[in-house]
Amino acid sequence: MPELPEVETYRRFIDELALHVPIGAVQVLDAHVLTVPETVLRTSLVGHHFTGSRRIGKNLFLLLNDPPGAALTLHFGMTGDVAAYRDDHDRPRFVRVELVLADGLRIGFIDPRKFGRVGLTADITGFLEAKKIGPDALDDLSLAHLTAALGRRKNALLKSALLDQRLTAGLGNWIVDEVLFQARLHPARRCGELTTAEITRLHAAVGLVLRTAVAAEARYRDFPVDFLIHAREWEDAPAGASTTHCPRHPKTEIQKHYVGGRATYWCARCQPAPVGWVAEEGM
DNA sequence: GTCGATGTTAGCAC
DNA sequence: TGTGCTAACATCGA
Repeated sequence: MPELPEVETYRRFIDELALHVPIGAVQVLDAHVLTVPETVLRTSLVGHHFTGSRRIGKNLFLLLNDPPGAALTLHFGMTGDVAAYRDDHDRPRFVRVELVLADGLRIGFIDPRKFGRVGLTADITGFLEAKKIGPDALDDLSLAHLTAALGRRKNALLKSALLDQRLTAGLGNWIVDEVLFQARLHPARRCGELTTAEITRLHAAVGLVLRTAVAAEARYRDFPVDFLIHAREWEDAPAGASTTHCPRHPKTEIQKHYVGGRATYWCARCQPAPVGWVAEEGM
């Protein structure tokens, strides 16, 4: 479930285990996830070590000691994960790339559906520019930027704009729904018609949701009971949370429709629909 | 066998 | 140029 909070959690996990430990070997179990040739990956990593890490949106960079500025790049796609283990027989299913550290610990890049990517960059700034990645939603999203960016996308659906990594990086499908619920804004609002007060609410909600999720290390079951996430399918809700009803309106069922082509959940009372909006059939 | 899925990107229509 | 929509990617698991 790798959106920003998961990637931040992976970053901290890898930081604790792998920084400054020489890399002894690289095992590629499925080259499909690589964006560089396997031989290049191996020669760039073996005998080197990581000196630090950075996360921008859903992209994770593990900085190499040499050459300066170079980094291993990780993107976790839809199903990526990280694990640490010591032996072949402890290797989880779906490990695609494995780093064997000099102390014997192995770091596995897990990805059942292989939408994730492992690569290298000589220059993180250039990498971000090439991919047009916007400011990080947790660390670097100012109200001024959000206001200007939404103003520029005046006809776009609010949900679609927030999912666009060029506008701000790190928000994924469930987080956008949660942010919109907390900000009490309908996902099909048009960006250009938001008021200053609404954008201010939205900005605060982005911070609230991301800080909460990172503090809980992205474990959904630990999120506050008044979070919409408990109404999504991966049920594991804390006691008192309703699966299908609004946390603030126990009698109101959560809506589920496609908005901008993505499964979207919201409360029709908290998040009033824009004039003229009609749900399409089928959910 | 069918369906949907947390992400990204390309191509097409308006 | 901006935007929405769809398909594709590869695969799992319900």
